[in-house]
Amino acid sequence: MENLYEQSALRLLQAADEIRARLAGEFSAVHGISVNEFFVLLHLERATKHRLPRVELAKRMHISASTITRMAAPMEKIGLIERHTDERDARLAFMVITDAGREKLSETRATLAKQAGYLFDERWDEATLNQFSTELHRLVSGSVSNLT
Amino acid sequence: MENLYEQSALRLLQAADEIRARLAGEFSAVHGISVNEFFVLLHLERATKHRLPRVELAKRMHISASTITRMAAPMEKIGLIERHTDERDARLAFMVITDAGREKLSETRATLAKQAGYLFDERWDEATLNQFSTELHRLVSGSVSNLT
DNA sequence: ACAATACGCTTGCATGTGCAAGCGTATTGC
DNA sequence: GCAATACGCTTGCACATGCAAGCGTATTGT
Repeated sequence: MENLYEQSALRLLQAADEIRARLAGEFSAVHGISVNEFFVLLHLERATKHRLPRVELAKRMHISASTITRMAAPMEKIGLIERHTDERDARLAFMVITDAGREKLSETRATLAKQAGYLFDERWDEATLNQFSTELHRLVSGSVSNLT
Repeated sequence: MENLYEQSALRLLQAADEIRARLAGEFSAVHGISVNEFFVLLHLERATKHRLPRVELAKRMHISASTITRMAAPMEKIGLIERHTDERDARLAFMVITDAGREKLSETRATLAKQAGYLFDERWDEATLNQFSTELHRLVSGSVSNLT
């Protein structure tokens, strides 16, 4: 591997794949939601007034607006989110996280923390992890998808 | 964000999403292949004898065997890989990278290095990137998917 | 004011993917 | 040696996703 940029990018993609695969299994088995549904809840909770227009959420998640539309239906059905309209602009269909959605999010985040713990704790000490997190933050801080 | 494990995992996933989205666009536009096809070529080139059984490749890429089967057909059609059989075990269908596949891989890796350069160079100095890469290596080193 | 444009959302279609079943080939156990 | 089992691959089905077109609503330009 001759190029440090290439090497780092590949390792980053692989590490993320590993984590995502683990989480997909755990989230599905334990909480009955997908990783993307988890991210929907997370984005909504952190948004102003705990709500976002569909298009804005799509941008933050790097997915298309049609996917958001299609994800919203079942999540509304099981009560994790609600659909609100805007008084000023009838085009907007806000997605709002419900109390049940917050509860689900909280449980799922605990699973995430546990799984991440397994992965990180046995490999890095706290100082390393702190630095790693800070470095990652520089990568995502300018992004619309930044959650942290 | 109260949990450092959670925070790091989220940032890692987001950073990977960003990079993958960029690469998907570039790879498709410039080289006419998907990110997953790129990874197929990469795994094959690094494998012993530049070939792998479908099941083994599936494991390394965290995707199902059926997906491998379906990705193989068009890649054979455009000559990036070939299908070889095993003399000893007729069940095995090796995927082998061709010279054309190596050429495509080489061009695509250059694009990867360039894109990763844009991302990393303006944010980190070389020492930081080196450390980051080393830390990531600890995360993926035990994994079947490890390429680096 | 009103036509033209832009925007947000949804839907039809095409594609990518996983799961489970099926098929053919090796390996194991008796 | 042969039946039972395991393994590798493919295929049918279901589901997720992106793109482009369409619909209704706001905004802009004249």
